[in-house]
Amino acid sequence: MEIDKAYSPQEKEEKIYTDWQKKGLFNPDTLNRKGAKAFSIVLPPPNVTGTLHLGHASMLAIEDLMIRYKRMQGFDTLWVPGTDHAAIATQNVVEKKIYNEAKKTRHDFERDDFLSLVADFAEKSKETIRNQVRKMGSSLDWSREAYTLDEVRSKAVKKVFKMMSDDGLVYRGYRIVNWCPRCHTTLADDEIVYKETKSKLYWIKYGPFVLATTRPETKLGDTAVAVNPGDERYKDMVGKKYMIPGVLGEFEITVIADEAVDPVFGSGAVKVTPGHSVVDYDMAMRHHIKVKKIIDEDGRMMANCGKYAGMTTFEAREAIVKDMQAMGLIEKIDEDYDNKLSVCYRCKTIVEPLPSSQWFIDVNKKIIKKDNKYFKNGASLKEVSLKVVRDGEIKIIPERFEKTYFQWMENLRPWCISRQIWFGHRIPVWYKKQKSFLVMASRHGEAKNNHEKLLNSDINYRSYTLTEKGRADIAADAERLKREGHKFDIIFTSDFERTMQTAKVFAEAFKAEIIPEKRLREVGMGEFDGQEDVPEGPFDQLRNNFEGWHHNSPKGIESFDSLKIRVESFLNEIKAKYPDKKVMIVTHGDPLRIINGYGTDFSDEEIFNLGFPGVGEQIWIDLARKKERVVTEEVLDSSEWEQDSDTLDTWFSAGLWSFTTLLPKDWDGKDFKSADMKRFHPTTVLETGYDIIFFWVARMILMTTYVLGEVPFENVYLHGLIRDIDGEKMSKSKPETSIDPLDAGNKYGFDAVRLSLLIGNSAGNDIRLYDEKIESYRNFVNKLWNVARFILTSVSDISVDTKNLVGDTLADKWILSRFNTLKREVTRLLDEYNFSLAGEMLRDFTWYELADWYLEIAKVEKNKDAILMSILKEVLAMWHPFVPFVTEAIWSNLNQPEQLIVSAWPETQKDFIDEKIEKQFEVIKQITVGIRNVRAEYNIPYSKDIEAIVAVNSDAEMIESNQDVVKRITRLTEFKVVEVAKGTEYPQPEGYVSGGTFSLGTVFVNLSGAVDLSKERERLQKELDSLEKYLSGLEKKLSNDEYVKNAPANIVEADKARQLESQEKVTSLKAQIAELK
RNA sequence: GGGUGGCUAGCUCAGCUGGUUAGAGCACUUCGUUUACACCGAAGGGGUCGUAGGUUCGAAUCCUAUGCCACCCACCA
Repeated sequence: MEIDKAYSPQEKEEKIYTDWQKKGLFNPDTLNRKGAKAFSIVLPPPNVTGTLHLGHASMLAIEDLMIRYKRMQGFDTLWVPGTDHAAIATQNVVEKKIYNEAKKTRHDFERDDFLSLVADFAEKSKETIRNQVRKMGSSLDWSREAYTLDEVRSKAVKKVFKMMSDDGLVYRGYRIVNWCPRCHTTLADDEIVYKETKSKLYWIKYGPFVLATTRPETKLGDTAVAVNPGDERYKDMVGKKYMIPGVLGEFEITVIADEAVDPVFGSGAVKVTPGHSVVDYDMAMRHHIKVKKIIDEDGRMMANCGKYAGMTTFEAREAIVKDMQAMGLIEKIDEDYDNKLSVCYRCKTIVEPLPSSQWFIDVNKKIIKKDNKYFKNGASLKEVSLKVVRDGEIKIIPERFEKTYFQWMENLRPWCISRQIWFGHRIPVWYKKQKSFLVMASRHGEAKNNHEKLLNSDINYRSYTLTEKGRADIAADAERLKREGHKFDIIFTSDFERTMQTAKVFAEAFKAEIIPEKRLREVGMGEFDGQEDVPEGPFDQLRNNFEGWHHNSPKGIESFDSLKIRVESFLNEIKAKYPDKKVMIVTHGDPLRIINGYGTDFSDEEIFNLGFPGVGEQIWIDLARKKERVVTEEVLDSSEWEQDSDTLDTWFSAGLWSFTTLLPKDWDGKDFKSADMKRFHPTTVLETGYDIIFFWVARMILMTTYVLGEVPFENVYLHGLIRDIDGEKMSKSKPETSIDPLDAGNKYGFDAVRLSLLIGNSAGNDIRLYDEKIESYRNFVNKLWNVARFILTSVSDISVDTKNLVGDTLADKWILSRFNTLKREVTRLLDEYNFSLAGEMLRDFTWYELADWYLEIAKVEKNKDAILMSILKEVLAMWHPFVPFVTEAIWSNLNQPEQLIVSAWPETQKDFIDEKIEKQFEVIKQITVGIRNVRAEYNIPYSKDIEAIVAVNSDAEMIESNQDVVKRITRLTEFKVVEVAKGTEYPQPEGYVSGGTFSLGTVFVNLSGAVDLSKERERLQKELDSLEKYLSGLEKKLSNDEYVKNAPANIVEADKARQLESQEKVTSLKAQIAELK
């Protein structure tokens, strides 16, 4: 048989892969193992942003190893390929590209035109990725390839969004979000990274306070000052309002007490900017403080910032600090303050928190889903996600990451899922188009009850007229409005006297019709009606306790819910009935809150926090901002409806990956059921990098348990990062240490790249990779090739029956024992996900036992065809999951009925495992090494024949029967075995030197007189010294009664045996040294 | 501030449910073209297992402190 001397991967790999794929061996349907136990993995889809890196290569190697192993074990095995559209990331890449190539931005294109550019780019990336993935040898079932943005996945996304919307889990809200001014979109909490920076800390004079801030420009959005509730210094100030001097004049703040404030830091007082700080926003919510937005989506100061409007936040900061200094408002400035800036994880731009209307998933809302085992009795997404891992339904490897997972999941906030980018799944929500319908709402003028500070809401009990001032103010307002050119046809007014009178003044000015409307009446004040109206009086206290007032009616006060229903029903009605009229509304304070919040995405509490205009003030509201909204999977008539322009966070679709990949190509979108789903879901293992445990793993668990009532996977195997030789992340800026898997594979073969990523790589730990490492595995692959080459060229019949093996010689029995131990151990290690150790054991066996010893012996002992062929076949099988190409290449020479990829995983034959045989072989090895030692020490080339004598006190026969082996390996002309009685020494023959003492005796090598006595003495003495040291340690240990008493018997026995053996060796060595004198 | 991982031979890493004289690869030294392989073979040098305590008959392995290095999380203005 002609076999190449060296293995050249470049010639073989591609052909082998194509052949596997052509025969459909990656496809479980071709293998037809339905009914067998399933083993499935879905490939973590690489982003279509470009090409693969070593992280991908590592992922592919590990997953392919698992899949091939299980396939060989007869499992119904599926590995699904796919790619991820990676919304922001991909859009960024394409934006950069069009900017570099044509200096254009996406806004120079129509949305659809831009999207088709991105789609083209994505298609090209996919093709590149596919080719790279194939090169790695990945046995993926390409017939099931998926893409997070293809038709099936789009249908699934819409369906899940609708489900969640129906369950009230997805909602639109006006909240503070993380905003990237560069990407022009929101970011999820975990899409933010922190950057250590030095910045200035400004100590500013702030009314009665002095406080520190890194962002003086946000002072324009301040609405409160917060202190710690336990802080005695500010105790009396809590709850009070103060006027604070600022660069745009005075403004009002409320002092609040909140645990979030650290009394020890700075002055213990914090300015609160709820519009532009997540922490401040939360505090504002807790204390019903107004949110004031002053920075827009471009990171510029808004129109409400006076002369600073239009500046970037940085420009504004400088300008404001300058102005504050001029006003004497800056106490001091600390330079070099350590600060952590939040930046966008994609583009590293500083993130600006700002309030914005977005879609969220409520992870804390308890829902009941009867058809879902996890939600049957009511649970939140968060609770279920925690439970399935706590209960062990999902096992994370390595286990320590479970802790990380719990910690993150427990602290999970509402998940913002809308993104203001174009590429991605467009949010399946449609809004009814409608004409703008601007109405003015006015509070009545000052009435007598206002003047006398009395509460009044019971029209039947008492009703108050306007004061003179009230009338005059309204008349002036009417004049002003007229001057400004406003017209009104109808005035709807609350039927209280003060509102009716106000309406009349307006009606006369505008010649408008008055329609009294009960639904616009003041909020019912219950038992407080008629009482004194003081700020923070009993009525205010009850109403301002929103939780208590929201749904309930304490002391007869009309609830917020009731107020909202009647006012909104009125607004809805006029919007429908009077679309062509100019409408004015005259009403009271609390109903104005509702009008203020009408059609916004504010929560009830936030609407309440909006407050209302003062007596005699007006607001303008476009009633069209409240739109009819449907969540639907359908495409609606675009003349009547328009779709939400936002897209979904890429992790929304990625979160569904474990099961959407198992839907058929022609899925009807009805329910999440399919043959594959039944057969392969939950998937067996999710293998991915620990860096995306939050982004992806957690989200898949959250989404899948909700949608299916199943976990997405039973096991999570997390691999580490691949680092360069210096332990740093590989990057394009360090090309000298950065390795491209393709280049490395083309140079050393992809088997070698795989091995370098598998051996030495344990779960959850980072590994370093560099050329020398890959090279050493290339060398191993070549060694394996040559092992096969030797066996194939030396056996007389490669088709020899390997079923019933019989070991004739000691070496045969030894290798069979070792090999079966190996099979047992490797199988166990692979089952325990310890791929690295399994690979190491395989390598050690292949190289240091099979090649170094057994094959050498096979050159002497003949008739080993069956054993050699059997071991070759099974060794190849065990290596196959690690190095599929070279093993299949060798296999093709073996005249086998089927490909190695689908052949059976070797069974361990325990009967062959024999410790006694292994011990005996150790003796032969020791004799051999002893003789080789002498050759090395005395520089005797192998071309020069020598003689040796072995003196033993037992097993002489065994040694004698192996003498041919020893003779050949060590090149002896003569090998004599002498048996001496135990306790007596064999006198060192003249002209011989000791090759070392071993467990049974001593080996002597004939130097034909050329013995260097002093050298020999030195060598023996050295051996004796170390041995005596060892022995004295042993003796000390054994003379310790505690040890003998406490240690397990077998341990003590073993030590005793060692002691005995060492004593014999010492005696023998001493005798030899004595002989030399 | 909380948490996790690492610290073992010159380098990269195994070993760590406590019990052979602590291993491998690379590098190094010496020798070698013995009919599979120089992408090879033989032999060898090299480590008080970060430090300090403790538990134990016995610790690289368990516990407690602690020092570096790396990473993750968190609302210190």
